Amino acid sequence: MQLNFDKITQKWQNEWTKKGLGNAESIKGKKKFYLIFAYPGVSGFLHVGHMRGYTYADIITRFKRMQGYNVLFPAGFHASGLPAIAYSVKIKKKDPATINQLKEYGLNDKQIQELEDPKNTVEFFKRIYVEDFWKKFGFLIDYRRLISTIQPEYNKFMEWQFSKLKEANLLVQKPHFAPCCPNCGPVAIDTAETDIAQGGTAETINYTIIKFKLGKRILPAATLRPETVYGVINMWLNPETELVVVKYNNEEWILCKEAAEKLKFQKHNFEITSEKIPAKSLIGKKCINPVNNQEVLILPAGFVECGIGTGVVMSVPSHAPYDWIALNDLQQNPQKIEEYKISKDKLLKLKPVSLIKTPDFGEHPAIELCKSLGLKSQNETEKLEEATQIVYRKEFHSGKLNSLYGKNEGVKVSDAKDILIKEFEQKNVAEEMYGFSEKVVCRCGTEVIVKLIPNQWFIKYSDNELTSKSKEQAKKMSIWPDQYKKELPGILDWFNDRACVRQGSWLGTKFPFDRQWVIEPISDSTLYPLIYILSKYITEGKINSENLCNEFFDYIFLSEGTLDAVAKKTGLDKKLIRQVKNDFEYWYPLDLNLGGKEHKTVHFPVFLMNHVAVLKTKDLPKGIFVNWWVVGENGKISKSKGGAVSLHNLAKVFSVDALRLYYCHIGSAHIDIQFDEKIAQKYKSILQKDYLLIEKVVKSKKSVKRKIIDDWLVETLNQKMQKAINSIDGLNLKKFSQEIYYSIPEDLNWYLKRDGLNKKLLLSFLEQWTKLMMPITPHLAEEIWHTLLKKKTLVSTEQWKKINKKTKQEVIQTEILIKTILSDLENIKQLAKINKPKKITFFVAPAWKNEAIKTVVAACKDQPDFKKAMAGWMKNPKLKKHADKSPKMVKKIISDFWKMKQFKPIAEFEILNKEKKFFEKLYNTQIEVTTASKTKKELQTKASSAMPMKPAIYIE
RNA sequence: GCACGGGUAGGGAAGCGGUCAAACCCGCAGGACUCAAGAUCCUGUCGCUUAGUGCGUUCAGCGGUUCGAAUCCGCUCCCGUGCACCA
Repeated sequence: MQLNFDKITQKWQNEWTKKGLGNAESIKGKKKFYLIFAYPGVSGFLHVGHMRGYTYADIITRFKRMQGYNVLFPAGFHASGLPAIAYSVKIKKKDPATINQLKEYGLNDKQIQELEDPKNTVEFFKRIYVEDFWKKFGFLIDYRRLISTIQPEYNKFMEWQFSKLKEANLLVQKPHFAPCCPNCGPVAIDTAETDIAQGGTAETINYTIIKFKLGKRILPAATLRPETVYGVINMWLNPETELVVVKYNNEEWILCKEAAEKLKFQKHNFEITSEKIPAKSLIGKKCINPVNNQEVLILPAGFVECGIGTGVVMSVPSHAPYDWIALNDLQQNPQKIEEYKISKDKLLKLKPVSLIKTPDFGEHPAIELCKSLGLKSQNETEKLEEATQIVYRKEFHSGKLNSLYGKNEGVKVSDAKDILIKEFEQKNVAEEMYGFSEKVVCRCGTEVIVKLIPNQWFIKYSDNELTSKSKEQAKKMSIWPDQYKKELPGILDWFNDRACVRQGSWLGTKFPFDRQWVIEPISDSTLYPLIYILSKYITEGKINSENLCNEFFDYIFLSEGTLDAVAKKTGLDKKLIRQVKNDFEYWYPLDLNLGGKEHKTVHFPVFLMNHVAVLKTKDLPKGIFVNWWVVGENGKISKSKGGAVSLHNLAKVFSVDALRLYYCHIGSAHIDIQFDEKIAQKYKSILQKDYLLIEKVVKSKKSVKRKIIDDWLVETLNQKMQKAINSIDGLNLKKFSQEIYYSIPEDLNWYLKRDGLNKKLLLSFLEQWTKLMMPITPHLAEEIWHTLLKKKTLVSTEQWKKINKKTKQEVIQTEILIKTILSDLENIKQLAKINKPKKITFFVAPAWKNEAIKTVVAACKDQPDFKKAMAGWMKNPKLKKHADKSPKMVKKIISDFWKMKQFKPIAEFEILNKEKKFFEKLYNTQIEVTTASKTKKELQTKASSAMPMKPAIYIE
């Protein structure tokens, strides 16, 4: 019979919802477990990747419930920031992929149009996440506690958090450079291009401007390698461009117009005048290198682009491939500069100056490399870029400054850069400039620039005390995987101050100390486990934003202030306030925060640090679980790229339980997995098979008691279940699922094969097994529990009873013996091509071989040692007469020393005699069991190969 | 640039100092069942060898630590990931 997964999934989900299984209340004295997952940004349909982590969360909480914990498993929505806005923009622009997805989901044009308002988008997806994803996957979330980061109550909560940070002196103001559209304000640059039309992969580049003197004016050259300024032998300008004059403080700069427009946003008192100068007119003139006061000739070069840097380039041919190629080009073709009236002599006199010693190169790395790569023309940009990279990297890592640097001689380039920049800035010959590695265009079509924000607010994550306290807490926490636990302290050290507010029309909480700013989405989602404590009361209407104020939060979360004062200020009933406070004290600290690997360097560190900054030590979080992704063939699956609605279909086709099992079993939680439908299908059939197996057992009418195999079943299953429990206790879901869905049914099948059929025993075993299936495949487990085992309760609310049994090793050994013999028999049958044996003889190893193993192991003590083993053998009177066999046997035992150490002899002869019937029935033939020593001469050799736990076998 | 991770059978993936030729899943091959296909079950799947065995070679490469290393350390070669106003 085919199981109707769809039907049972719905049936049990309805049942759980009806009974409110996810709802959590504090219960005095009962042990608790509080888990959250990093809530999703509200910006589109969820996909198989999101569901992976959420599913782990549900599995863990279900298991904890079974272990008798009172579990709080809430969820919320991260609505602040850009995503919802970006989504609405897509609707407005009628983006076909987005519209189609929504149509496919069943929305009509009017409903789609409503999503042009980001607030509606948030509401729309909130409902979808709950109804179509979380509930459909069987999650027992406390749905009364749902809250989003743009609700007014959350805003109040944020205001409190930031007031706490301010009190702790962790909010600071300083200048900041950030991407910005001159039209629309601040923009985000990210690879998904949520906020921009082009340039998602752009990186911010920090140039240094060196101010070359051109008469009374300044020719500002932008460079990434200010340390090479000592080796400048000429300047480059693109002769086709027109330069502008800029008044900046008391100076006058000459540079490209484009560059000036950009710099305007980064400098104060930066005024572009109407005076224009054709670049051509400067070529052939000389300017002065401000660092060493040498004269430098200005030359023409086609590779100079106005969009990059200032459009003025300093030339260091010894260390820059572009410069060398361009210079070489001119020197070989002096006629090119005839029109500029530069003497050929002067041009040819220009010689590269070497500055940096690098082990892998000679005096002029750029020249060497250009020659070896066969570079000739300025147009070979790709190769030139590559060469530039190579020289830069080599010199940066292994290069040292030479004698031209005077007191800085011998300094490593990697260190020299910062030292020299500082020196130059002090002498007022250098300035900073920011740019992008590629063109970035805003959604409005304007080019994005880097803008100076003079008074940006930061959260001071660099604070020493905060960092060290956070590291201390991290040390105490349980963190999965281990690797991340090791990484985290380093990340906390490295984590720098973070700009925590922005200006612009983004969703989020207004910054309480300056309402023009909006709190940025990473900073507003660090303490949210706290809000779930009261979100229930918010949903129920007992608390609303007007009741909330800093004093309230202080009282609840920090035990500051008095009940009376808080009641007066908030207008809330004292009983209610006390209840919220009790809830907090009951549920806190948070036991586990679960999130994807993308959170490793951003969310988790700030989550921890904000807790440390605000809460008392006893309330700090206790655990972090990081799960990796489900990737498509081309890497990460993203919400925006569709494929999300299909998750419904996946659940329908493969069943939710199979997907849940898939997530657990396909690999550890801490590797990326590639979704494979074929394999998902297999998991469905595994579940089907397990169901049928149980059905078969339950429906069998007979009941037989067979001590030997009954004992084994009890033993082995207890062992397996204990192993499974241990696995999930350590949050090793892969191992857990393997025990439950593969190993245990295998044992059950073996029991049946061995003619075990003790109904009472089986039923109690099935009961235990079904309980253990509940966390991963809850729908199937309920169905088995109810339909096959005829239970009236819900397995989701069952408790796990600890098994306190000592294992009887002998029972296990017996079955290992039988299994060994069976597989040997099959082997022999195949190799000897005997289909229907007439008679089978088992030769059990003689007792002295047991003695031999014991003696050898004892003689060796803790390490295999041939000499000691031989000596031990000879000392044992029982073994002396078998001395002729000693070398071979000792060698064998030694080679298997660690296995043999575990060896415990069992009564093989008696056991096999008892089990004769089993083999006789299986092979339909006569079985004889004998000892190896008591046999006919012609079989002696065969019989003598018998070893303990491995009888010799003869088939006729 | 900064910081991490990984290279294990045809593919995926466990193992993270001795019980490892390596769980488990997929694929492939053979067999059973079946009119047939599918499903299911059994067997095999590094090489040679064999009536159940034995031997050899192995966990990217090279060195080291150890009685003992896929597992720890160092170097080399590949591959991948995260990085702050994106969440």
